[in-house]
Amino acid sequence: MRTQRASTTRKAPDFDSLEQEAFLNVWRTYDRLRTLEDELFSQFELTPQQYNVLRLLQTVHPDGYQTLQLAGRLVSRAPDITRMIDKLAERGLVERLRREENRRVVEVSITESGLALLAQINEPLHECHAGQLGHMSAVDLKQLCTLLRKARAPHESTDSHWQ
Amino acid sequence: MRTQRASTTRKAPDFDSLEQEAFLNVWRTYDRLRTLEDELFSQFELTPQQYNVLRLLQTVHPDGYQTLQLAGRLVSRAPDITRMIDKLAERGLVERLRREENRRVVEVSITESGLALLAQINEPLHECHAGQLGHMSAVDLKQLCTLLRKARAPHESTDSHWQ
DNA sequence: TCATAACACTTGTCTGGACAACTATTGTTC
DNA sequence: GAACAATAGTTGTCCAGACAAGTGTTATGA
Repeated sequence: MRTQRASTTRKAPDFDSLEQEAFLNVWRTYDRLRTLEDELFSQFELTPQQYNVLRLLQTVHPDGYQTLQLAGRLVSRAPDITRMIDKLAERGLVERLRREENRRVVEVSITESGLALLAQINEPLHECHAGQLGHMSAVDLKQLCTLLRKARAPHESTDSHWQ
Repeated sequence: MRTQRASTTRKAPDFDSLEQEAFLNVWRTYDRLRTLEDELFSQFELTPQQYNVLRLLQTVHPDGYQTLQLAGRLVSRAPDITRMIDKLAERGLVERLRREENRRVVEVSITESGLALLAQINEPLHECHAGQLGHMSAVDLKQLCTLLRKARAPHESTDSHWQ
């Protein structure tokens, strides 16, 4: 069972290239930080994506977003945005509206109940964020953001809201 | 529909805190870079996790890993490691061995066929990594790795192979 | 004005990941 | 040395995400 390797204190798997190492670091970091958020959101029976929908809708309340506009603003692409909204709508957290002017589009907006849930999440989430990255200095965090933006820049479409 | 907001060229969603902004940047960057890898791996009918299993097994070939040891070394935690191995074993890419000394443990090792597949993937994957992050300088990449390691450090167990 | 295309979702179906409960094997303790 | 606990996987079940095909609505062009 390759005990000699297990006994050496290797710090990380072998990498084929610096690019691969960087990507695996992004992945691993995402996974670790995500785990912390998941614990929080699951208490409110929300997925991170659902929370993001509510957060986005809050910024435009009392207006709404068209369903696909909303999908375009999420962090991960969401092909099943319809069913995600379904679930939020079933719980009364969002509302759908089909206007007579254009019956193709569906406008989604957050309800008072949804706003109340966000308010309830706000404080513990803030603590969660502090727990995730509160040990980093503001300078480090800004630099991390800058580098990450630079890393994905070629892979963002020009009209992306992630720049 | 909040057209005034849609018309302003906002670069990113509002953030509640620097910590939140950093995490969303990690998430978004992961998502963008992952998309590129997914395209590649799907050509070989592998998930990134499956590829990682093969890569890990290659480093110890011709020895193997115990099933749960393997799970501990993956990037994302994998509660269904058994079924993941099932699929790789069905395709003849890995082998399982239950030794008489301890019939509880199952040793997993990569086959010649698995090694051949890795060899086949090697070159296009290298190109993929270059496409993902080749536009970044070595200095930037190293600093990114350093910051990411620092970011998740408190969330890695001391015996984690991710340090 | 009627056919066609474009738009904006919606639905069907499948696969992978999450969590919990279960089985088989080995170690420990009185 | 039988009972219990610990170890190492395995299986059952459910839910979210991925992809493709389908539906209803509006715009366009001969």
